[in-house]
Amino acid sequence: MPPKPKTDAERQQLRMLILDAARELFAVRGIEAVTMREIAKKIGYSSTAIYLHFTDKEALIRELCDIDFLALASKLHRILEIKNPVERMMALGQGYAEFALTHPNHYRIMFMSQRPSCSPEDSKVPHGNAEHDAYALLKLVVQDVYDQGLFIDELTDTDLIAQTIWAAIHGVCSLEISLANDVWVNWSDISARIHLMQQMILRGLIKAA
Amino acid sequence: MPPKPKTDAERQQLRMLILDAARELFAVRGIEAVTMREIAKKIGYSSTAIYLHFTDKEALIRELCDIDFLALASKLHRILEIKNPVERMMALGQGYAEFALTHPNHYRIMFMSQRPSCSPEDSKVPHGNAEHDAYALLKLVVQDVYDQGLFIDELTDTDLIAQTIWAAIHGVCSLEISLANDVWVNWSDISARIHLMQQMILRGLIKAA
DNA sequence: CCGTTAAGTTAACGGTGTTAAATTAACATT
DNA sequence: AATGTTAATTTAACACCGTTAACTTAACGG
Repeated sequence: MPPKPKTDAERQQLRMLILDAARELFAVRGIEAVTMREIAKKIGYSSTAIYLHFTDKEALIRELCDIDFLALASKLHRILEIKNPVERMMALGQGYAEFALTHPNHYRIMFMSQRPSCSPEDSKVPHGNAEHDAYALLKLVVQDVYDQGLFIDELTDTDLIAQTIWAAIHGVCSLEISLANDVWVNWSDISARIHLMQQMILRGLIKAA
Repeated sequence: MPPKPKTDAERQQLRMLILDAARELFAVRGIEAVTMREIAKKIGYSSTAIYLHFTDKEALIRELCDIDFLALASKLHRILEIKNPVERMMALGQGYAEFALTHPNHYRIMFMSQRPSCSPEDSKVPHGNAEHDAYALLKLVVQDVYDQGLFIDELTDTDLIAQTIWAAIHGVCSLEISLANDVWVNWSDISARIHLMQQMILRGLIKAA
């Protein structure tokens, strides 16, 4: 009803309203199942109004994704308080898994679907900064362990190490998210699976004490 | 054009024609991007003809999925020729990864998307049979290693072990499939990542020689 | 007070999965 | 041989999707 030149703050507020509504719907029912019309109805606008603030559904999703990446990095950043480098590395895995399993639908969007490879500059997440980039944080933590000579001697590529640790934890989480309801497999308790994976990382990569 | 009471063989043949067309399109462009009309056009039928053989798109996908599950199990079954149980376990991981990376779009459907939890009886894949059920095969292989006392002593739950090994390999593969094109991460070579994961499994779960 | 313009809505387009109705052709029966 | 039945298939249509074009509304600057 009220068309008026809006201030930037007002526009930003509406953007947030849309993002919040979309986030909630996505989180509950998954990304593909939610329609633009639904998001709009939830906030009392027509569906086309969304297009005044986001170029398309993909852009809306990507923006939500960026926010989630920042939230993840922010949550994980706290583990830097832990001084022991190996303990800290384990805490990082634990925190990551918690995030994944607490927000499975977000996690699915973030790490389980092929995004159309957005170029790094059009993302709002600062690249390489450990405070806002979870992968950079992981590399930092891995590098610390490496610098103290705690990895077994064959391991010299910290990128490779980081990616393997990531894959290990991601494997547990993504399998849980995708197939937890699958009756095919007699699933062990998820926390036991995470714990064993952590032990495997420890024994598999770290020198024996 | 030709309506005639078809024999069961003819009907089965058309089913296969549909399945093959769908498989090829799915494999190339991914599951969501392919439409029923497209599949139909590829085989020279109208789209609605498909519905005479499959109740809906989901059923078509699920049937393809079942075929892929059998193909995977069949491929992996050969590793039973390897006599050394640990070597065999490693070969299983390697074969699994090969399958995943050779058929990424199939793998995505099989293990990276929440299927509407089909009950076990309406799947064509025989449950628990190592020849046709890849998870059963994995459990068998793990059990053999366990029976020979080769896992570290803390490990007693073979389901948990199997699921952790699965998660480890799945983590590498699914991350590759979803994010290989992501410029965010400076990805190491995929075969190096698989190899390190295998080493981690070995060192992490198997008793030192 | 009126034009301009931003914000928003309604109507519409092309596309999707899917269903209902109509069509076609082979068979069985009279 | 003509007819009715029935299975296989197609055409037409529905409801819904993301998205765009055209239109409406209301606030502001001159």
